Amino acid sequence: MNRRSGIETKKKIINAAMAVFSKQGYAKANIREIARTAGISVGGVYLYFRNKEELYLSLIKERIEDLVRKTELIAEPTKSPTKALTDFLRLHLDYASKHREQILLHIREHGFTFGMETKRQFFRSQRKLIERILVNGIRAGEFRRCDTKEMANIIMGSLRGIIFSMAVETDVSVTSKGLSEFVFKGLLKTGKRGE
Amino acid sequence: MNRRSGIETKKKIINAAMAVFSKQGYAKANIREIARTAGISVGGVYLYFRNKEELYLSLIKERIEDLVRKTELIAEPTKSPTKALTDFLRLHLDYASKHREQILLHIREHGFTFGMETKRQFFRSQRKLIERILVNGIRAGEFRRCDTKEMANIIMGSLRGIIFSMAVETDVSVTSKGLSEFVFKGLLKTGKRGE
Amino acid sequence: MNRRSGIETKKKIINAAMAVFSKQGYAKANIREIARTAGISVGGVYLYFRNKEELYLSLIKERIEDLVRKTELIAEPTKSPTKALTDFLRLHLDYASKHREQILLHIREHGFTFGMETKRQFFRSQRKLIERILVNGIRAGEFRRCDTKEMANIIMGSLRGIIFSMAVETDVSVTSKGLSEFVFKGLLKTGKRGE
Amino acid sequence: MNRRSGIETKKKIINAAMAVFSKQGYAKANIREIARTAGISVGGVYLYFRNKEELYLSLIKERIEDLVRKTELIAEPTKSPTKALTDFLRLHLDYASKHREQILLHIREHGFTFGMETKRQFFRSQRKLIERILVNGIRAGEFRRCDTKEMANIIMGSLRGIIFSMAVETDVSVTSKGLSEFVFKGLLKTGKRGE
DNA sequence: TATGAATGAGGGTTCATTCAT
DNA sequence: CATGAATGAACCCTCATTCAT
Repeated sequence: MNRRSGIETKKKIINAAMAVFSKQGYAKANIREIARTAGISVGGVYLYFRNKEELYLSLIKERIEDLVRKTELIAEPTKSPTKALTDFLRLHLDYASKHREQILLHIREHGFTFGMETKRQFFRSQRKLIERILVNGIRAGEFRRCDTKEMANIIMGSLRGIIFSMAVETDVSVTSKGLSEFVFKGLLKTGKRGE
Repeated sequence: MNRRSGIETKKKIINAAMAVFSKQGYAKANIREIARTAGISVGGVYLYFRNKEELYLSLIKERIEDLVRKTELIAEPTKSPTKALTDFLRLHLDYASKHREQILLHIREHGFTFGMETKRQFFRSQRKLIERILVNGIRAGEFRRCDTKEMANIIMGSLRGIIFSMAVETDVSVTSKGLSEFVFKGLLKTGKRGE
Repeated sequence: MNRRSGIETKKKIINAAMAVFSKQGYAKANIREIARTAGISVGGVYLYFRNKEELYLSLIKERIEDLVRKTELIAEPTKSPTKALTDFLRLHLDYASKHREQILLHIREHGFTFGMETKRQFFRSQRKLIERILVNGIRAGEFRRCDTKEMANIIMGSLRGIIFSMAVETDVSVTSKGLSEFVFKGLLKTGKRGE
Repeated sequence: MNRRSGIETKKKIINAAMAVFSKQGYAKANIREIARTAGISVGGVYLYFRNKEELYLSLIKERIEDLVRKTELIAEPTKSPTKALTDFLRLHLDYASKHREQILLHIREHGFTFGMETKRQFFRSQRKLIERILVNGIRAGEFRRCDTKEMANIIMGSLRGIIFSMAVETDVSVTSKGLSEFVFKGLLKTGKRGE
């Protein structure tokens, strides 16, 4: 077989692994089933990945790197901070709904299995990105003054939890418009605000 | 060896199980280690729990029921909705910081292993509770008009994600005051609000 | 408790053990169930029997010795051989129907677990007893000439198998009259016999 | 590693299992020993049999079906009943001496473990077959009148018990000639028969 | 005597990984 | 490159036996 088929086989394995890992979790997932799902032999998996752990890590990394690249385009300085944050939220929600499996796997093993550092860095980078937008927004007079570090934690946490809920529970749905409105305006009626 | 010591042994097992499950997840956790951590023999575990699954479920249920009881006291009709929601958020954050292990375990296996229904119901009940507060708040003129169902999803999701982040990552901290302020007022400066 | 109650406890254990062993076989039977059936504690069993094996052996021996004693009364020289053999067959069939559990246990573990020698000796003694009757019968002109050792094997084997069948299968029944007639006269019509 | 060697491995397992099961009985037999006896690894056994029970059942069925096929050829209507029964007895005795292990296993777990129905049916079919021969024999005037159902029980039981004795005890031997003579003529001298 | 909690060796089974083909 | 039979460590669970009370 030529190189082309090799790459395709590897892709088949990755897709199968994503399906199986996200359904069963890392520990319970088994190579036999991944191989069967991919339509190849057990030994075949080991031609492309040294072991189960490496296969798992490659999934995690590949998708995360893709998402990171996309988010980095969002926070460009020329954009209005409100627009940047809106785009950021929408990007994440869209990505999540497009890659539900990935989200499930992600959440499921977060911080537990290996690959911890990769994931930790991802969230750190996202929080930093939000913080940058917040700082810009306050400086520009768009956002109210606040502890930007804590607020970044809150916003990233909220996003994460909402995505989590939507992935795990089928009866939860949140639109990016609804979320943005909440993030910007909060719950209170304008008149009630003392500030 | 008398009944007294039996109860104590059971407690030791529960504590050990909580530690091991939350660190390793259900599938990777192993009874030998739980027994060793509890300072008893393997067989001893099976005197108190029929099997691994039952041990796991008993952990989940016990704590959830405790928390549910506490949240139900919060939404009493006589309270102002703003106060009720503030209390609700604080209760969850406090609970989470007091029971980090429990949170980890909870999140980790959410919706994946058995005990799904128990957890699902828990979140459903919490969302309903928030929605009730929101409806009251809008009727009382305290909160702005919104899709209460979606907003409940957002708030519960946010809370969940923030607790998640704090449990998983050590460098994330959110105060209940900061969170309340965000939830009520959002990001925007008052003057900027068109409404 | 006094000696009396000790003896009664021991009897309760033996009865319980007989029930459990015969239902489950030696290996699968478990002491917990025997204790529960006997209405005492696990530790209690060990006050009367050193271990599972000893408990099992005592069952085997007790009943076998009882039966051996009874069969020895049957072959007294003054009896006609035909009568002696008839009585012998009836005694065994009666005993078997009265102690079905014992038979099941007996068969089940025959020659496999320990206690082999006890059982082997029992069957050897029974075969010898039959052979003695046969020799007497031939000498007395009642039985036809034959290889008495082989014939004893055949008769003892037949008896054993019939008892076996009746114990194991519920739809097999053999009367001692029917069996005797078969043993004495065989299948062929008289007229057909060349001898 | 090719299909050929797979079949051979399966055979090795079957032989090993037969040896171990018949020596130790189902409950006490252990897969590790079966694997060792077969010269393969523990996991290897599970490539060919789903579990211990299936392995056991496959042993039981395979041999029984073979024997049933052979006995069915014996009772053909054209044969004289005396000849048919003689052949039937010889077939069983020959088979037993050729497959002592199988007999031991067979007897040992008869009616206790699973596979009960298979075995029960086997004996029922054999009794029916004998009864058919008996009916023919009486109709043909070769056999004396008797309760054919009971007589079939007796003959099948006798055969079973004799085979049992020979398998279990080493000092018991019965020739098929001796057994036939006993079955046809019984013990009594011709002259003594009143009939 | 009697209890029953505790022990730990051992059994059935799974599955990541290897390797001869 | 590809296969899949084979391996064996490790898992969950059971149960005969002990011993503090």
